[in-house]
Amino acid sequence: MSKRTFSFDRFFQALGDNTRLRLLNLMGEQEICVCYFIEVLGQPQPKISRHLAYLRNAGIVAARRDGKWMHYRLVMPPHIGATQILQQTLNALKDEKAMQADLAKLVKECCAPKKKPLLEGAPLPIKLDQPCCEAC
Amino acid sequence: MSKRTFSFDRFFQALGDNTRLRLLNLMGEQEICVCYFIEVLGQPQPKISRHLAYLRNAGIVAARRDGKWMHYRLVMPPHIGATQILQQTLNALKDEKAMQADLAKLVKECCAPKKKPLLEGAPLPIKLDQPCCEAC
DNA sequence: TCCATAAATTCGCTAAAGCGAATATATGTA
DNA sequence: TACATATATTCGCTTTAGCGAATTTATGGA
Repeated sequence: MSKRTFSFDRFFQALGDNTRLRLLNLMGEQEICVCYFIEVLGQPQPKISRHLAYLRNAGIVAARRDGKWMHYRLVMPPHIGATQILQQTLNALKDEKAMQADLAKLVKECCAPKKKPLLEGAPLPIKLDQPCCEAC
Repeated sequence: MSKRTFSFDRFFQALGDNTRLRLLNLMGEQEICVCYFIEVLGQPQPKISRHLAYLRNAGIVAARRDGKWMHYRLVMPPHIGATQILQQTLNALKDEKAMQADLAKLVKECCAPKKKPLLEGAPLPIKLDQPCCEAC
């Protein structure tokens, strides 16, 4: 809970779970609303929330409230070496089939003309303050 | 036990423990005998052995028997992205005070004219088939 | 104020990690 | 063969991680 001082083993523990890696991969460069995580991963909302909390405590992501919605984004850890490792990790994940599929699903969901119920009215992912793709 | 197929989450789990990070750091470029791990880390032998087994199962280190002694060395994981991450990790560890201290202690122990009982007769670390430092 | 919705948290449980103590295995030597 | 040494493994225990189900909190709108 409290902001502990950085340690590599805790850092790697945070990366040592596939659900969390999928979340990090989805955040990539964009800030994303929780509801998209739920929809893309297809997992229960409390589970998603718990893993996001874990990443928040580990200092790897940050949250921003926007009305009812919470947006999450990557933040670089307070350690230069860890930052490089995290970036390289995100890069490596891009080569994974499953991770690519998640990203594809994210684009599909957020660009669909008729949104899924959960996503109706939800704010789109923010990529450098731009729409997340051409269709948006 | 069996050689499972590579996954990033298990890879990071293997890195998510300080004892294991210390072992990896000590291996650096050299192949090292278990007795040196015990001496340098100052931890019980079964604990060291268990963590080495963990790393072996994770495909990050390999063992070689040499008479009574077992030597461990790093091996790169069967995934190019993971290999890069591991190398970057080893690099980052070099900047850590505690890791530097371990390495200093290793050099001190293996170059001491009068060896600790446990180390007496033990084969020196092998760094590219060379002695581990000028004194050796 | 009351309700609906998005997200976070709590609870009870199961599984896995990590540990010290004890024991087993493998090798070399007398 | 018997023993000593280096290392690995097993056992029993405690702690921690992860999960589904239920509940709570925060916000916006009627």
